[in-house]
Amino acid sequence: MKVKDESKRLAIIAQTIDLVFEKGFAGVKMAELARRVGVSVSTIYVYYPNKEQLIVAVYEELISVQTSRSGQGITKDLPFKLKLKSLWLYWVNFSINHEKEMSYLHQIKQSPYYNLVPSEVIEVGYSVGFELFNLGKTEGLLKKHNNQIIMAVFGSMIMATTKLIQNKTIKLTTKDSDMMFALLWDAIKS
Amino acid sequence: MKVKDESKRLAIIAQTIDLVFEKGFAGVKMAELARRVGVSVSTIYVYYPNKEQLIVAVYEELISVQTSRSGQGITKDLPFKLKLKSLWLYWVNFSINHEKEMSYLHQIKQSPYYNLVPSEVIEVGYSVGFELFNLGKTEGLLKKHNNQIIMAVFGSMIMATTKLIQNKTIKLTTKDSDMMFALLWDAIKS
Amino acid sequence: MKVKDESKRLAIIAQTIDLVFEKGFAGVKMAELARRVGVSVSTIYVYYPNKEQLIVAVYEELISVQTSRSGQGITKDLPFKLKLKSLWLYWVNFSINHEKEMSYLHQIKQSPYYNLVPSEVIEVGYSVGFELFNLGKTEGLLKKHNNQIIMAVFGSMIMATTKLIQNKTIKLTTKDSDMMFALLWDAIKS
Amino acid sequence: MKVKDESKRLAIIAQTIDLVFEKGFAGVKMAELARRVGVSVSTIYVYYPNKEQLIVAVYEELISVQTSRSGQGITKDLPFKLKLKSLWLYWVNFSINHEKEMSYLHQIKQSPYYNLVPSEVIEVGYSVGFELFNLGKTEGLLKKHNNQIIMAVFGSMIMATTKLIQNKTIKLTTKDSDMMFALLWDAIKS
DNA sequence: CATGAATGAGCCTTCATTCAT
DNA sequence: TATGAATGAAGGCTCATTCAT
Repeated sequence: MKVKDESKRLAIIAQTIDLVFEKGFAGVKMAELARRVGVSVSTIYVYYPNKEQLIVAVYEELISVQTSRSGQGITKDLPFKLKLKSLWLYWVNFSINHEKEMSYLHQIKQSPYYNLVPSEVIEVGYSVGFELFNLGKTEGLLKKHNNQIIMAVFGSMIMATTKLIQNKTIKLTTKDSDMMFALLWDAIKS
Repeated sequence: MKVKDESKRLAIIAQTIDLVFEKGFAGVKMAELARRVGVSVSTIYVYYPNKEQLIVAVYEELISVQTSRSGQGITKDLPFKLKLKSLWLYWVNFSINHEKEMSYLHQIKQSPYYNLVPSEVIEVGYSVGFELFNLGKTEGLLKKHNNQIIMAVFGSMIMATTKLIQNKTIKLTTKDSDMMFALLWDAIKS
Repeated sequence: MKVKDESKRLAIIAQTIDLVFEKGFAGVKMAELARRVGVSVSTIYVYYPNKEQLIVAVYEELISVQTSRSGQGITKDLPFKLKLKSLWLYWVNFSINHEKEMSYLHQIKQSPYYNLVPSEVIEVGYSVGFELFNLGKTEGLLKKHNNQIIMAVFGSMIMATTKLIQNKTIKLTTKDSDMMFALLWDAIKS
Repeated sequence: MKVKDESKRLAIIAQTIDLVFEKGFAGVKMAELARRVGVSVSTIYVYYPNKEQLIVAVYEELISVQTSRSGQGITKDLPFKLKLKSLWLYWVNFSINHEKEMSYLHQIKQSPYYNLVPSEVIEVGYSVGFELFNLGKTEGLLKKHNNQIIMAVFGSMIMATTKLIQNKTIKLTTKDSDMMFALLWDAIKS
């Protein structure tokens, strides 16, 4: 007896992400998805019972993968500013290198599919950032604002940087990267 | 001879914005839109030749109205920093008080409809800010970065502030508002 | 009080014929017709109560005009063959010069509108032709077939000639015209 | 896996021809066509991607089937005149016995759909006749006119004959048939 | 008479999903 | 499991006609 083919499942997920990136959720047509995956439409239904559940499943897959990856890359013994930069760089890189996945995560939140997502883990843990901000405040290097506020600035500067790179206004070079980090740093440093 | 009813056009725009907020662009069905406006479907087509152009027209309306309004608060003889704050406040207020319109502006940028927006319209949206940034750089008050970069920071700080207010982390008071603007100012001031 | 404008009525008819020629009956849109005539759609309805009746009215107009024109151009004292050629030429010329009108007459017979035509005069009188054919037979120049048969051949050769001219396969010159008439003559001469 | 049903395709074609005969091209509604065929509307779209292509495909089917059949009766070793008569008879019979198909062929030429027919298809329709005309000219039996011209005469004589039969002026007997063919032959023989 | 707005009925087409092999 | 055929339920849009001035 043949068994469900994991590689086929992954291909369906990958192509769904691509399609959403290119055409949005409304632009995902089961027929085109099947064509891209290289199977028949009916085969998709062997793996997922309907379009809704496919889209939600892709979301859950993304969240779980992403959560496991996060929190890496902050070397212990750096001075605070470099630790922060390290975290910042990690996320900028991630945003750029997983453009399609990020787009999927953003778009689903504005779509009716989001209501179907079970109220499980929705956001990648902020814990790593919060600990770092606390350290910065303890060392007197950061403004003494609420962590939520600093995180908001931190996060939105990452988004701004990502957009500028996607725009081709800046590039992911050390120089541009330093410049953008400087803007963030000036904003939150004490 | 019957005369075209401007209020009808405005109602169509308003209901379109509502529908996009509730269900996204793909969720805008001409039939439901007509029902909400209180006219027949064909009447919609008297005002806009098709769905695409309706959606783009709503966007253009939003941009032009808001752009002209945003420039109004900027009194000539204020010092630069206050002018900038005035523009910033305008958009923070708008984001908070016009959640649906903001949602429309964000969503359209991720949708295929955005490609149909004439580039002049897009530029108009930036014009007020860009002029102000130029002034700031001339007066030596802003970092000499590309306007696109400053705009990205400006915009993302507005988004961050809006989220924090919607989170209830901060409030739309002078104090919190000043604090958030200070973060922006520190980031971009020279 | 203004009175219905005869020139406007004629313009409506003329443009209807043009439109049918270009796009067939299904391609006649009241809106485009109005645009071409240079009046509003509603004005058309002042002159004709609906599309059906407009189309039928145009047909009746064509029939009546055409009937009154027919039967001209056969000089008395020519030898028979030239008389026949004269009649033949008259109709070939007519078909070519009233291409659009002829097209209207042909098309309406294949359309559902034809059922709405009152059972009045439908065909242009054959009498002129029949008399001539009788003369030809009396003089021993034509085959002794039924007039209906000769008329069918006569008529279909006119149609064939017209098509060839419209195709640009031949031209309305003396040479080509003589050649085509020769084909007809060979067919029916005794 | 279900298998595509050739008889369904043929039924669609047959019903399309019927509908065109009854109501013209504009009168072919996909819904009614589906109802007559006994399938759902969407099933029609499984076989033909849209109405336009359906209509053109029916035309192509008619042309190819009839063309190949019309050539079959023409036995190699008949003298030219009999070959020509054979083709002529084929078409007269076809016109009489396949009124609907003939109507389809005539109507499409006056409709905008005709522009969508690939030119190869149009040429195929003429090929059998043209070859025969070439043979006749080679043997010195036909006038040396352009094939287009001879075809026009040939075709219009078939139409004339058909009309006379439908009129009951003549019958589809050997005698009447010979008489009508003689008229054609006299017209085009050298 | 003239007109532009307004509309209802209808049509083509799409597409997620189910059926049958 | 895998698949192509079949379908029902919409959805966008058109257009002849009527309304109101």
